[in-house]
Amino acid sequence: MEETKVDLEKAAQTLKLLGDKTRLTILGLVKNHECCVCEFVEVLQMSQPSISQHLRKLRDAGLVKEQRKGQWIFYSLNTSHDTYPIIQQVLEQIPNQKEKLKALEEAGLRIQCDR
Amino acid sequence: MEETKVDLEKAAQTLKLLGDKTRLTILGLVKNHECCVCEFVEVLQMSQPSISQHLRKLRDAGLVKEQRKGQWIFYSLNTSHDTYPIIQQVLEQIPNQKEKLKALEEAGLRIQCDR
DNA sequence: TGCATATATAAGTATATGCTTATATTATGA
DNA sequence: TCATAATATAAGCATATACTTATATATGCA
Repeated sequence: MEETKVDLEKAAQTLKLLGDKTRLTILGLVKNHECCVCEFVEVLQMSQPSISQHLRKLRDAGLVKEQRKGQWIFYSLNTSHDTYPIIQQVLEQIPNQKEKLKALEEAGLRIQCDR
Repeated sequence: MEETKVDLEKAAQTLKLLGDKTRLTILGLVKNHECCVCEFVEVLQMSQPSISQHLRKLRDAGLVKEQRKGQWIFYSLNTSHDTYPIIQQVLEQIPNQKEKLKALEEAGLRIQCDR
């Protein structure tokens, strides 16, 4: 009668990664569509190495997948991760980050990498 | 048409606190009923100061409420916290911690403070 | 009043975290 | 094949975190 639960230790590990404004925003962005590193840099206004390091943590934990497309590397949410149900629920409770990308585009600010 | 969302910064702050095995277990315990410090010590098998310090973080952030009852101080979930929706969702995804308390009792292991 | 119990706080310490700057890697295109 | 763009990695550093041990505070009871 119980739905499947996420192991508490794994849950804590994932929540620790979600417990950072930068990473939470990144996940909010890839919730909708895959993004390349330069987009995160642009939206979050942070240095490229800093973004890369956050992405590495998320990837090492398996929360996001990466896929190279030529010059760019695109990140997307790994929906088959054990703790995905938690991530999904959390992301539903925070404001949609898609707006941030849209706002950028509408302001005519070109995203560094030409997509 | 949007449900109320939790501010991303506040969400991250709460998730950081949830991102620790000890604190996540504590919240899982107080989800059902209020608990006193000695119960956490017993269930988690950690030192009393360590537990107290975790509880202080949770209380400072407003995630739990404390209520003194004579010699004991009982902690309970603060269901009116801004980020409560997140906590609630997360706790639904992890195994019920109530079992741990039950197991203790059934094993005949007395909880330190007499309730 | 004085001792025991429950809890909090303080100080110290080892490790983790998140940035920075500098440099390496990989792919594109002239 | 060389320059440039996109990204990753490394090293260094300041700050945060989660314990430990020692001590303080508050309540209950003889």
